[in-house]
Amino acid sequence: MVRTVHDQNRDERGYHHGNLRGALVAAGLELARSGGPNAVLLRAACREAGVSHNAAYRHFANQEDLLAAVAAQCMTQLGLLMIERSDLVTARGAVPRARARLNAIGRAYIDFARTEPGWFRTAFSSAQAHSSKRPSQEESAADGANDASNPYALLNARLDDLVIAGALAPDRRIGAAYAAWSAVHGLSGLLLDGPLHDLPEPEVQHAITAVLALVNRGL
Amino acid sequence: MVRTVHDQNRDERGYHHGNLRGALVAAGLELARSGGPNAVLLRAACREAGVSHNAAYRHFANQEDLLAAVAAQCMTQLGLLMIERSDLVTARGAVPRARARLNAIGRAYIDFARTEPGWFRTAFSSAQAHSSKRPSQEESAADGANDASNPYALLNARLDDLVIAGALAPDRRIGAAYAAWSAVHGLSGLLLDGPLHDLPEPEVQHAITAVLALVNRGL
DNA sequence: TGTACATCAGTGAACGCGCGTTCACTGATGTAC
DNA sequence: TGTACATCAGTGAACGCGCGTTCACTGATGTAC
Repeated sequence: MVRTVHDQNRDERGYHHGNLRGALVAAGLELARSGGPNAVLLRAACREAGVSHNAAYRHFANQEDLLAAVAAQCMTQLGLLMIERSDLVTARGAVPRARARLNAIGRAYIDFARTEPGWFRTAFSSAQAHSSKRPSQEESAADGANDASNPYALLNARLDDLVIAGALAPDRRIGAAYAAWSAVHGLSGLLLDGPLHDLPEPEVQHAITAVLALVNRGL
Repeated sequence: MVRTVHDQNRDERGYHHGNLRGALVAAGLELARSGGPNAVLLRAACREAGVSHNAAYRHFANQEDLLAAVAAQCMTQLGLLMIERSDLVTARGAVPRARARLNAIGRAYIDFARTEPGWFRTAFSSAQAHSSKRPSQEESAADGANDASNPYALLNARLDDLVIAGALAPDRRIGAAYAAWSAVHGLSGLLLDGPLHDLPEPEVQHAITAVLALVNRGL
C-alpha cells in the first residue's frame, strides 16, 4: 500500500477532518489533473483524502455535485494563469499595451490547455455548464472571487481596454469576444483531442501564431 | 422488454449474422448519438445489435477499438454534411464562390455540432486522435473513401480554391487553415460544453456570424 | 454430386472489478443551563 | 466551572449494478477430395 500525505493527515486529525470539503475538492483536482473529468469519482476522492468512501455525502449531494465544484476550480486555475501572464506585459502606451495583454491571455489559454489537459477538459466538461444551482452564502463569496478570475470576464476586460484606447469600435466588442474566444478555444481543443494532436512542435507554434494573428487582424 | 428492430433481425438471420461488424458500428453510432463517446460500450452495442455480449470480440480487439471505428464514422458524418452544404452554393465567379463555399462548410461544421452533439463529441474523443494503428487492406479502402469526406481535407480544398482564385496568398494558406478551423471548432465547443451553452438563440446567431466574419476578414 | 473435415462466427456462463448510494452506527463537538 | 444533551461528521458493512474480458462450447459454412 502506498502511504499518502492524506493518510498521514488522518493519523493526526482524529475523527473529524476539519475541512473535508476542501480536501475533497483538492483530491478531485488531482484526479482531474491526471485523468480528466471521468476520473473525478466520489470513492477515489475519498480515498485520496484518507476518509471513508461515503464521507463525501456530508458535503456533496452526489458525484455530479463534486465534479461541478472541481470543474469550477479548474476554470479558476485557467483564469489565474491568464492573469499571471497578463501582468507580465510591459508594453507602454494604451493601445500596444492592450493588444499585448490580449495576446498574453490568449497564449496563456492555449498553454494551459497544453500543459494541463486534464484540468482544461474538466473545466469544460458539460456537467458544470448545465448546472443551474443557486449558490449558497459561502459559495456566493467564492463565486465573487471566482468572477475576477473568470476567463470570459478577463477576455472582456481586455477588450474593454481596447475600446477605451480607441482601438476597437464599441459595437463590435461583443462579437470580438465571441470570435477571439472561439479561435483560441478551438485551437486548444484541436491540439488536445483533435487531428492536430500529433503535430510536431514547430508546426504547433506556427498554428498558435496564426490563430493569434487572426484575432489581432480581426479586431 | 422492448423488442427492437435488431431482435427481429436476429430471428431471421439464424446463427450467423452476415455483417456483424457493420451492425456493431451502426449500433455504436446510435449510442454515440444520444450519449457521446462514454456511451459507446461493447455490451451495449452487442445488445443493440441483438447479439450475445461477447460476440464483438470476433470483430474488434476491445472497446477502444470499437470506439475508434465509431469515432471515424462520426467524423465522416461531419464531412458529409459539409460536402452537402458546400454543394448547395450557387454563387458565380471564382472568388465569391470560393468564399461562399468556405462559409458554407463553416456553418455546416457548427450546425453539425449543435444538432448532433453526441456525434461531434465522439468524433473528437481523444481515443481515436491517439490511435496509431496501421490500416488493414479493407480499412485502407475505407480510409480512401474517408479522405474525401475528411473535414480538414475539405477545409484545405476550399482554401486551395481561394489560392487559385488569387484571393489568398499561397504562403498564408496553411496558417489560414489552422486559424479558420480553430475559430469554427472553438465556437462549436463553447456552444456545446462551455459557458456559451445557455446563450439565447439570437445571441448564438450573432456569435456565429461574428466568428465567420472573423475568418473571412482574416484571410 | 456427395461426404469428411477444418475453419469460423456467435453462445452462455462465469470471473473480477469498481462504482454510486443507503443504512444504522459511533465518536467528537459545542451549547444550554 | 461543570455536566447533560443535541447536533454533527465520519465509519463500516452492505446493496445492486453494469462493465470488460475470458473460457470452453456449438452451430453454420465452405472446401478438398
